[in-house]
Amino acid sequence: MTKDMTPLLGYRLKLAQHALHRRMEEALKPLGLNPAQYAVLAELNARPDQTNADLAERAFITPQSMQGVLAKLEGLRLVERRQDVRHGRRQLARLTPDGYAKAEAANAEMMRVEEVLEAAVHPDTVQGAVDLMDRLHGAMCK
Amino acid sequence: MTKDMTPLLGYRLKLAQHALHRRMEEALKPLGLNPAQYAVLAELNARPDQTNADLAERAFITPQSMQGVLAKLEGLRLVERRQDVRHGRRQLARLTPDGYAKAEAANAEMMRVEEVLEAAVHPDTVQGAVDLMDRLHGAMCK
DNA sequence: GTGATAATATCAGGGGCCTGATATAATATA
DNA sequence: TATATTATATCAGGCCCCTGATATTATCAC
Repeated sequence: MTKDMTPLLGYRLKLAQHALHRRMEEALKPLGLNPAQYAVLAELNARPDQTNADLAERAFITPQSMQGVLAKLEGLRLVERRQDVRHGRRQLARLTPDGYAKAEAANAEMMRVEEVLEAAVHPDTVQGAVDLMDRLHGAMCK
Repeated sequence: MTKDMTPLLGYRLKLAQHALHRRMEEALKPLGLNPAQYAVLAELNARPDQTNADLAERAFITPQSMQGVLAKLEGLRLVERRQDVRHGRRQLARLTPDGYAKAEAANAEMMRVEEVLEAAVHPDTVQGAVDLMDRLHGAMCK
């Protein structure tokens, strides 16, 4: 008979991320956003005028999926897309004033979640935890 | 302007789990399984005769979602469900012989992934990494 | 310059998980 | 016993992300 999976590291990693995702969803719900939408707003806040393809790559989803996210955010008037003047195909996305306000509000909520997460690393250090995550990520990507 | 999110622990946690999930998907693909289906087979291998509700709770998905997973596994003749003789509503799921063989094969693949993951914790210990994940999980569930 | 290749956006369809609603059987309670 | 509550299964519809396919524009190779 196969051994019980619950003590395994991969299982715990999944559990922790799942709980984080739920927590983020709950925190963003009052703002009318989901984690993917928040990620786009935060990214455009940090680096305006990115293409759909750029945003998809940074968010680790396909351009087709990001297309849907951007279309939704455009419909909510949080993001606007304008033709790149020097490129007939590219459309550069940026935050509207409403989008900027929403991004700031959402970021405050996400920072609160991050603080709770970082507090839980004790007695490890945040840097130690970050390094560990990076090693796990690297091992799974090789 | 909002700070860049990439150095944050939550972001790294998401990345690591995402990579693990992809790795599991790839390893299971030749067997015709996805991670959710594997989780059910492994669970039924460890503890046969569970209800849809039991399995859903252990897998952290809704009974409605598990219903779809079980229906699929039944269609593949990897799982069978029988009426609980002492309970008119419950249906107890168990592995078929094919399901058992598939569970064993999948488990071997998953163990290989787990080994790669655990090797990456160095210079930390596996137990230290597991404990960290548990603390992060606990902090996100409170 | 012309044709091949790559980049970009976007449509169509599918899979997995979700919420809401419903039906049925077991269990608790009056 | 009769009724209310709980547990279980399951249908319907929606959201998010996926793959595949297509159109259009840039860019590269010759």
